[in-house]
Amino acid sequence: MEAYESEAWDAIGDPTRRAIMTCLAGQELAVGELADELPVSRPAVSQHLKVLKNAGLVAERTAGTRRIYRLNPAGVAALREQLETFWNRALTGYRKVAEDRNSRTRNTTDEQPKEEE
Amino acid sequence: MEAYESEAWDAIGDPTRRAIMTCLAGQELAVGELADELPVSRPAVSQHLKVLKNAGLVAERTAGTRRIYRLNPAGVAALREQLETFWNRALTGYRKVAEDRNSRTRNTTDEQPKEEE
DNA sequence: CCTATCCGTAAGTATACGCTTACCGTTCGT
DNA sequence: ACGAACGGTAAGCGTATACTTACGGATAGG
Repeated sequence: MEAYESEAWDAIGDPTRRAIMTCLAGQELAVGELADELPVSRPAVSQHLKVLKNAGLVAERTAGTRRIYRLNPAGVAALREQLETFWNRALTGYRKVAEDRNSRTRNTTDEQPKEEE
Repeated sequence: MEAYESEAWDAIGDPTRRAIMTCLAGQELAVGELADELPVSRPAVSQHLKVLKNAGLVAERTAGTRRIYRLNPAGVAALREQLETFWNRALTGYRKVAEDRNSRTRNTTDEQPKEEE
């Protein structure tokens, strides 16, 4: 999270927007189709798509009256790279902590990782 | 975003929490130290740390009156894996779209990826 | 031209959320 | 025992946000 004020990270902080991205990961979809798959109104989907588009995570094309949305791979790749950078940095920091803790008493709570799924 | 209702993804949707994680990626820190580095009050930091802890992204140990927080590598790794899975899936979907579009007329808007940093 | 479909956007609303100050329990040093 | 430092939590507050309905422009078919 180097760019911790990043629009894209803000964007995926919302569960409905993550759901939209999950739908689009499978295939491109029109707004109405997305709305059919989600428990929110179509205008809500439009608003979310606008956020995602502004964050560079999705792109659109028009087909008649329809707007077809798809993921923007570059945007998703950027997220991935940022998380990777962060992860590498965290590993370095973690090793440092482990070394420090080899030489002193500690009182540790909540050591167990909490699984996300 | 397979687990799109995931607490951890919700958690990092907030810029202050991302900032906290960035600080902790460098080294473990006490609450007060974190508060010194961020433009929010110490109780605000506590509240954010609680969210991060419940999401499995940080862990704590006590040292006297101090609570020292650090990143939880397992939690961060889980995010990374989920994003990786999502990315692979998106790539598959993207290839499918590219194939579909080779055989039909399209009208594309906003094709350019928007850089995050 | 008329009608239907699609979808962006405006406006409104409820509420979640991120912030603050205040309080109080815990720990430690004197 | 007392005071200082630390930090969790309660309570309050302002506002951003995610939702809704309504409106209207664009497109396409008859």
